[in-house]
Amino acid sequence: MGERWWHRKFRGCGYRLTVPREVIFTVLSKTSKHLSAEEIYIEVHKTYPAIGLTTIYRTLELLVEMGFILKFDFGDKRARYELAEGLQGKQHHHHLLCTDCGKIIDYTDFAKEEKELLGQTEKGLSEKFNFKITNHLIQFYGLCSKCQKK
Amino acid sequence: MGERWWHRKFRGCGYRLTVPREVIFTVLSKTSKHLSAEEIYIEVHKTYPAIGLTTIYRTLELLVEMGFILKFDFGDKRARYELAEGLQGKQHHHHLLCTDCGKIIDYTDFAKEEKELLGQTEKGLSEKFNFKITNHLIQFYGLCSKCQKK
DNA sequence: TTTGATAATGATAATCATTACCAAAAAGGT
DNA sequence: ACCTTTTTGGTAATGATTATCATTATCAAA
Repeated sequence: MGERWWHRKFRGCGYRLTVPREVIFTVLSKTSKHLSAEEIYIEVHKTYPAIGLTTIYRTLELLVEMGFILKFDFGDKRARYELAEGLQGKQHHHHLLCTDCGKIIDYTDFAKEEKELLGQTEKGLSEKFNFKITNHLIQFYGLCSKCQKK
Repeated sequence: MGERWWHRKFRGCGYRLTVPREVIFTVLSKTSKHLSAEEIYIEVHKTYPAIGLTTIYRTLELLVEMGFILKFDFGDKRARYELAEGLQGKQHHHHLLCTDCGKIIDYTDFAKEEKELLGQTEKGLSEKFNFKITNHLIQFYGLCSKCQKK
């Protein structure tokens, strides 16, 4: 799949390809951080100063809707975004959050055990409450090594 | 433990007992819902019309800090609160959220499997990343039976 | 290539939950 | 009852996100 595979998907959904969208997508593709809308704005602004914050928000919403990126809430009052699984080799993972300094660690371990639990849980909950489960959220909170020493 | 056990704990921490605090705590004790600050405000207002929204927020923060209640974010832009585990027979549970109508279901099932996974995961993460894990969040999202039919 | 319908943009104002501020009122030890 | 300290509640401020709307850009068709 070439560099422009997402262009096709974009077009296929009837959306237009624009410079802002290109740049925003690129920024998210090249970082391993969990950027907020404002951080993305600042980053995009470097190569495309005409960008407006509104466009950032709108584009992020669009990218989420299309499944290119994921939106998270890590409890710091602003949404954060990262590339979806499958893109740029991103694997399914969860987050480990330091409640002191805000550090975020992605971890992909325990996938097997987790999958098992999720399978059981989703099945059980579906039956018991007649819920159709589409998604889940798992996060761990604690203190990173640096903050433990303080 | 009598009805006033928490009065002692309150006093013990150097906090004063006030009518607003009493009323707010009572509201949270008597509901099984996941109320937002504003909903609590409205409820408290019925029996104590002089209440101020600021006091609601302050008291909730205090109750969270003291461990009487838990604060949650269910993705609807406002914090929601519920009585902590152990109070009024509340058990440790997680939430099942309907992404369509916002319905929230508490479930206590799968505690064993979950506990196992959490134990393993927390241990593994602690070792690998030298993180001291203090808390976790697990939520499932999906469609409730009513919303599936639409 | 130019055109034209339509979608996208960006500056600005509006929202809305939550906080900060501060003077007035309440709590609780004396 | 008094006095010191905490608590309260009205109001304004904050800060992320959304709505509005005139201007601009995209792209299929001529």
